[in-house]
Amino acid sequence: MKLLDKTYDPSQFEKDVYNRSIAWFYPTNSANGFYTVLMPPPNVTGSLHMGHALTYTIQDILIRYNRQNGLSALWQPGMDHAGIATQMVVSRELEKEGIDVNSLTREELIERILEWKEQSGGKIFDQQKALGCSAPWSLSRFTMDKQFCEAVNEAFVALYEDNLIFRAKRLVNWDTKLQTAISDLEIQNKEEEGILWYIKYNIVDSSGEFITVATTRPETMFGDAAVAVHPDDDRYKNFVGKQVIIPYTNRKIPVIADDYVDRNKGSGCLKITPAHDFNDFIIGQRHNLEMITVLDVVGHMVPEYVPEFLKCIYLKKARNLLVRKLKEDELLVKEEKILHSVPYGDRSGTVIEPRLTDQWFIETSSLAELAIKAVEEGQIKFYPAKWENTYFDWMRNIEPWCISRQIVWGHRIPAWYGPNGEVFVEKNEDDAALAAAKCGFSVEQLYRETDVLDTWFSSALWPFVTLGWPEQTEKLAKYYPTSVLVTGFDIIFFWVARMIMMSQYFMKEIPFKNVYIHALVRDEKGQKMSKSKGNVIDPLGIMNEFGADALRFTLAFLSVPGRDVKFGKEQVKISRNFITKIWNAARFLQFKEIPFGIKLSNTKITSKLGNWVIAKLKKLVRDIEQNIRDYRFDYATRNIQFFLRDIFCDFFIETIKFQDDGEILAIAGGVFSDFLRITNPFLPFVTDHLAKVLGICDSFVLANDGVVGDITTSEEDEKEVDKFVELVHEVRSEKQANGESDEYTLLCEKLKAWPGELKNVIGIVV
RNA sequence: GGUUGCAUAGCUCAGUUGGUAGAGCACCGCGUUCACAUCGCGGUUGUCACAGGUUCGAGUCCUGUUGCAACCACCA
Repeated sequence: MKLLDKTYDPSQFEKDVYNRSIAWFYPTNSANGFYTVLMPPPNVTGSLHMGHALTYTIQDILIRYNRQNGLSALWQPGMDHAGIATQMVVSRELEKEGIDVNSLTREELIERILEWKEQSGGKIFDQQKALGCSAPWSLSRFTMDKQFCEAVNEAFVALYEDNLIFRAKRLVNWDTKLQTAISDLEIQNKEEEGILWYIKYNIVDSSGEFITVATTRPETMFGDAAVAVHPDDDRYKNFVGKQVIIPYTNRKIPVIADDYVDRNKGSGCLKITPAHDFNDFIIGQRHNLEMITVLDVVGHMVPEYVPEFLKCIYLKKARNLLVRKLKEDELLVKEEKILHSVPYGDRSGTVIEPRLTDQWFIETSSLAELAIKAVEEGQIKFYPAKWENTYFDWMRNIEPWCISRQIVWGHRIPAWYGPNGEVFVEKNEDDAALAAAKCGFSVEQLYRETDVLDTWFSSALWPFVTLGWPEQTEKLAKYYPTSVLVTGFDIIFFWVARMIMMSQYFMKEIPFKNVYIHALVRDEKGQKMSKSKGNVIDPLGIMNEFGADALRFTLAFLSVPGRDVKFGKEQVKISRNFITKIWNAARFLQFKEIPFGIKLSNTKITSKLGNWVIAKLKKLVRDIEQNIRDYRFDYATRNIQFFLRDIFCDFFIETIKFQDDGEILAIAGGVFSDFLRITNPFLPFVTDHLAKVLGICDSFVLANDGVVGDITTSEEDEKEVDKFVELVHEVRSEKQANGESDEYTLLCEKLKAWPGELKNVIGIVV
């Protein structure tokens, strides 16, 4: 037998252990049931960060545990094309190379992205493997692979034909840097200091009177369609029905009354800019006002509505110029510093401008209704349950989902337009041509929609498309619905909610039974990790320094539900030390030439110590089972530590030094073998390595059969040894406090007189 | 403005149905006897944020207050 190295050095064996077991990560055919986890697909551009490490560790524990217990376990891996994020990254790379992205055609840019994906995409797979993720890698799916694209089209057309997808001119969040619409969720509001400008609008009559409007975005005034006042506001009542003139233009707009206006805000007069403000849009519709767009796609002032000196100028610059001019002309009544929140695009970091554009939307209200019901009725359960509130809150106030993006990297919307704007939504070009022909158009007259779908549209289909949908595959029948979705709270809306809606629609069944929401990983001070703060801890560095098992154990240990994970190196060190403890226990047993892996199930256990340690092991098994079922990985790791340290090492192994008959040695070997097996989902590398070196088995990946089995232990013996252990502590304590006092001698006598074999281990006291 | 959390030892946190406050780190003392100094043995450490209430009994349940955090909404 090969002897274990004196020191625990994970770098010596982790790779080998992984490669040895990689073939067993596939779902088995013969099974007592199915267990499925969808691996949230990382971005193609992604590399492993601590948040990934946490979520994958948890999922891997679940998968390994259930696979080990005889279920056919599928951990569905894959990658997400991550439309905007990826296109941004690649554009930046191209710019570094001196290539002007805007000079590339759509096809050229897509080709560049694909090239880029080939060289650097999938890097994260290797990192996941280093962490020990036991996924069947060859079953990986990509949201842009051929079959996935077909499924996306299929889904799109079905929703369209059911009138759940519609195209409309609506106000959307416009990102002037990326030049695309984005959804509400992709916006981050930031509290900022700004200026509220009070501007004079002269009344159109000879009175010389004026009305004052207040705005933080004065440049939008050229898109104003009215000024609104409260119907009961005595200050302005007389102006209702009159007209005002927008400065520097000859455009006249009416003063209207609308009770949306808050008399105490600003000047009490509200400029209405329907094409550049969400509330104004609604008021505009109510009063049938003109919708005037004054900003183009990049945020330049549109020439036809603005005065000469602002034409085609970027909005921020235009704002400054305009304010200066207003000041000069004494049209500015006052400037007021205010604190207000400003919407930023979460990807681009630029200020989001509401703009009126043609976009595609999903009408979500009916879908949401079913999705709410599924959680209300308990078909889907959130862990911790408090997230259900968050889910309900969003779902009950859901708005149509803008799914079109004006970028090139993504699923191109399967819609074709006829010469007069006729719309043909079909799965493919041939069908579109056919449909067009019926209306009397030729193929040449059609042009295809250039917009692509929001990345989250395809992500929403992930639970069933990865399993083969729209084909009714065997895989789908077996592994859908999935068992649990493990993810962070930050994507409950983006992903979880939408998967539920889409799955119910297309599969007529929920996508997963449980949703386990884990914490966010922060640094040890509780700060969010971010590149700009420079407090990012790289999981790869941690794994190199302490081993993957130590990282996994730490993350599981720290994942207390409802509390953020404060991650520090110190904790990893503690985990590493604990694993070293396991290692040294193994070394000791090896040194004692203990037999491992002997079936104890049929043996009669006669010793009290044997009964005791086996009872404790069985408790460990039960505790781990319960805690995994409850997603209490923090408890489970504590159970493991307690057993190994307090039970196995501190007491049981010590007794072997004084009492080493064949039975107790066999029990030691058996218990330790089972301990390794049970902890394999948490510590796959070191446990499998020890299994191999100690000659227990090649790997615990598929080992569902314990050595100890169902031995019934004597509860009496267990309690008696517990008492004995307690006495040992008392004796040691007394000696420490008062030396070899009378009390100490008395306690020692008590130990020596203990009935049965326990008295033999008296040496343990000192 | 709305919602949801959190507040326990110097630090990081457990404390599952109410029943003598726990762990790890840190700290102090002892220790290299057949694994382990990446260690062992022993020890010290608390107005359980504050104020009320329910109860025989509250860290735990209820109400309020304060502080912190996150999310959503609004933003003239």
